[in-house]
Amino acid sequence: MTIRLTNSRTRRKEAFEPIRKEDVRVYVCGPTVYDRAHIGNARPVVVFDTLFRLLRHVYGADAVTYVRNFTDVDDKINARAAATGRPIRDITDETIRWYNEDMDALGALRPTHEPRATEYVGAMIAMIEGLIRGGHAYEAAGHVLFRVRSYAEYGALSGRSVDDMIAGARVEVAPYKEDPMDFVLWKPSDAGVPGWESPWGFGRPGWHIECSAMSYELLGESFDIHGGGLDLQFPHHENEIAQSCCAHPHGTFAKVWMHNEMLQVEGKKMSKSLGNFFTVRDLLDQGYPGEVIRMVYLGTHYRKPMDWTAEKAREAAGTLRKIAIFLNGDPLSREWVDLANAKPTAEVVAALSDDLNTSLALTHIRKYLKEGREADLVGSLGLLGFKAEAITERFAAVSFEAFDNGIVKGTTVRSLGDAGGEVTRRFNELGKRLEFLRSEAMESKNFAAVDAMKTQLLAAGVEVRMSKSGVELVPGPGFDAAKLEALD
RNA sequence: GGCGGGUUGGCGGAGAGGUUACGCAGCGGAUUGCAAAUCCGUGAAGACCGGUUCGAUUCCGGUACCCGCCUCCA
Repeated sequence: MTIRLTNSRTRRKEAFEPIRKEDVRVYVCGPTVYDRAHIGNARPVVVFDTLFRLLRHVYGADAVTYVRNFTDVDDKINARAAATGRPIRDITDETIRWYNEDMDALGALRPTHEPRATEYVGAMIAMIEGLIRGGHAYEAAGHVLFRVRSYAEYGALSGRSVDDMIAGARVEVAPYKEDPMDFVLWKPSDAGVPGWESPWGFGRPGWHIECSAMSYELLGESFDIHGGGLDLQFPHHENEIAQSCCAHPHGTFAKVWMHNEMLQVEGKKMSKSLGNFFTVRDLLDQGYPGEVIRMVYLGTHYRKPMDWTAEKAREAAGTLRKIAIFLNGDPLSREWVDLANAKPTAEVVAALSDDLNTSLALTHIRKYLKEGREADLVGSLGLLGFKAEAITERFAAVSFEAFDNGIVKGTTVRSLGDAGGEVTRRFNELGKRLEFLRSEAMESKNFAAVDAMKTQLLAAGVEVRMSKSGVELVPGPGFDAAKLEALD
């Protein structure tokens, strides 16, 4: 299976050939840790998690190294500390913990390494010294600046020329810069702002150098894939390339560059001022399971702008519910399959291998569901980052069934997942009562009591299904156990 | 001002130069105390203008519109 990926550097879809197939190396720019990750932050996490899973599938779990950094030195963090009076380390530690919790909920595997920038300041200083020695950087007014004109390829990734950008006149002008495009590698720190001793005095690194230093330390001067959001393409990635290639001229830095498109909310750019800004935690707290969020993300190809809408979340939840109900179906009614060893199908692997066509992969998933191909479904869901057990627990907590086939009368209670014994007991009780009322109504032709109870159950988010052979209660998307308890 | 991306049926969203995408919604039917669920069936598309071609929604060019980046941003 050949993996094909769109390489931002060449703007083409290319066959992916790792430098060493027993050691595939990926670097993705991670978050600046000063606040909860918003849903835009989560898109690259899910996109590159899917890539990580695909690479592990193709090359072997031990053959892939995935590095995603935490930027824990940044002026936004300093500002947050100043505003709250909290120590920086408290803020960054807490934010990292939150980040991992939230991304875990989305089914993202932890990267192989999650380096913190502050642990690599020494490596950054060493790299900057090398750049100065090579004539690619200079010290001025306590700052160290990268000399953009010293790197002829500058702008190649994002398709810009230095001259055009200066003409655009949207660059920070500073008197100490040789050229307006030059960017900061090191800057001085006052007291009260984090800093480290360096050959240029007490200071802190500029933003871009950390990724160059950490990717070099953990992956070497040449590695396979570098990813991130499209907004990072310029200037961040452009500057990374300039720094790394000038500091390590024998390396190629990243062979393939991948950028995910941005995320919108209900057709608009997500922003605090529009009131459509929310974090992953907000969605989880609102009752959107992580699986739903993940499925919404995977429904749009990573190189297209993605719109988060409530409607998409509703559809994804519906699909996951159907999967849960199917997987919880009567095991006696179908062939036994070895789910523990279920493997993704070739066509799902092929879809992902074609530049991560997750949308097509989900189409295949729906087909397996429709055709009842349990092993293919479970195996393929696994490659996409969905655990079958998690889906069944989340989407089909409890159901009750009573039946009367004319010969035998009885009840069946199915407890699915770990919804708790109390809810199960309650379902059993309510289901039996409904079945009783219904059988009476069938005689008397007066359905008032049945309808009243049904209305209450529906209000509690319970789907009521009545067929000739019985009734079934299934908790729906808006299931509310508290309302169920209040029901009499 | 510079750079990049997009425009597919009511909505979301893919593939393929000629053969059904798929899902949701709709419509018709089966089923149903009513309904839900389920099953069966079904209509509906490719912004606009040119070009290449026997044939393009799919390739090329242009126009329009939309979006993003260029400033912290994923």
